[in-house]
Amino acid sequence: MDRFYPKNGRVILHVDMNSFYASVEMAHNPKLKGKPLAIAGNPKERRGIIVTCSYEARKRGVKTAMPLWEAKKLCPELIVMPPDFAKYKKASIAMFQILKRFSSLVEPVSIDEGYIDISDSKLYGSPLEIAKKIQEQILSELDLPSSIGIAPNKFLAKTASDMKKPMGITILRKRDVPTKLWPLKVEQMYGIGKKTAEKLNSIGIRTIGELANASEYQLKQLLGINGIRLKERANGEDHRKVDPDSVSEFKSIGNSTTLPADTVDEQEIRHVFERLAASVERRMEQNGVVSWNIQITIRYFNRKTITRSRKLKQAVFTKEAIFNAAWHLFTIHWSKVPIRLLGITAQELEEKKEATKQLSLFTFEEEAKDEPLLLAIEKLKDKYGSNIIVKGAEKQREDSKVPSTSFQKDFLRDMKE
DNA sequence: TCTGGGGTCCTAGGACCC
DNA sequence: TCTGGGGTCCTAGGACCC
Repeated sequence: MDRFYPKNGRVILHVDMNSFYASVEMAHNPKLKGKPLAIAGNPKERRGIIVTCSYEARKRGVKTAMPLWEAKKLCPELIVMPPDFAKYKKASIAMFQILKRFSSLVEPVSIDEGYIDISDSKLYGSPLEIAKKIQEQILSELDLPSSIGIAPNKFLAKTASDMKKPMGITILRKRDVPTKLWPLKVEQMYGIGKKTAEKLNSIGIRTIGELANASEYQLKQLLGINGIRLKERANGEDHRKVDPDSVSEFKSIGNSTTLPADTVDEQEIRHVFERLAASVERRMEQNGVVSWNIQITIRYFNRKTITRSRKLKQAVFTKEAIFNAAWHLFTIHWSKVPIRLLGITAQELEEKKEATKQLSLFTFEEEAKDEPLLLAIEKLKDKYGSNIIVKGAEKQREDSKVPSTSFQKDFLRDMKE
């Protein structure tokens, strides 16, 4: 019955955890089961929004991204908890461990969903049997519900997992596309949001079927290369591979925060940037990366949001250097308009090892070659904060109490080797 | 009493180089 | 006197997703 895939086709599962944060809290505290539970950004502040909520809360009309006050109005007995990301991360890792029992080709997409390519996992059973085992193991071992889509590619698997929640398993073959997908409105399709739906509607495309059969020329005019891709997806075509490494390499690391109240207080803003720089530093450190481009985000009192970024001559990784880059951008672009939110994002990330090597040669060759070593160290510290190279230099300094020009030359030579 | 925070990918214009 | 065309880098913004 479920052995229907073409001999050379792929079999891909998309596993999607159901109301993940709320379910993890329920697994940790079973008394919460069966109750309307919401995880909200910052329950103590008025600006909190619903991050996730249990199905009991959903029945009452509570939805993701709804402001907390509105959710409470709909459901006064709503239990609200702050997010505990460490707890969710742990559950997430355990969940992906279960997926890896069935194939090494596991690609995490976010904390609570991932793809598995089980094309070569026949010894574990048919695709449907594997999906059932995965769902059962996640439930019995972690007490967490999930939905699984089975399909010949990522797009269809993702679409399928969304069709039955919670605890659903859905098979979506390519030949099912005209009957199962085409009648749906374009905004139901993954990858089409409000704006794209409006654009498509404006040229008379309202269903996924109409998109699947639309003129490529017209779609390209309207949406660029994305139009072509959407048409392919609407026809059930998607050649992307399941890549186990794709998510491990971050492309950016950012932190942002909505302020308790709109502000023009420069001291307060400075402190916020210092805190953001410190948390970006910590997360970069955890991931072993440095950044060549710092971006700040400013959201004004009226929600208008701008970003300003700068490519750096030197990679940064200390909170001091991150702060300096952010603060510089801020001071040259801010014109005293009240601020609601601030953010710092480190972009153009690079693995730390290689970047520090380049940094060491650069700093000593370009900046310190004519300086007495102690002075050079102080200058470098001022400029970049403490970093590996300066620490290394301090070690050397201890050995020879009085740094001399000749010592410095030796040191430089050693550095190059 | 309005609308968080974490990301990815794409586009477009200007600068600059050849 | 008139004024190409391609390629890359940088910056800013937009759309989308969880």
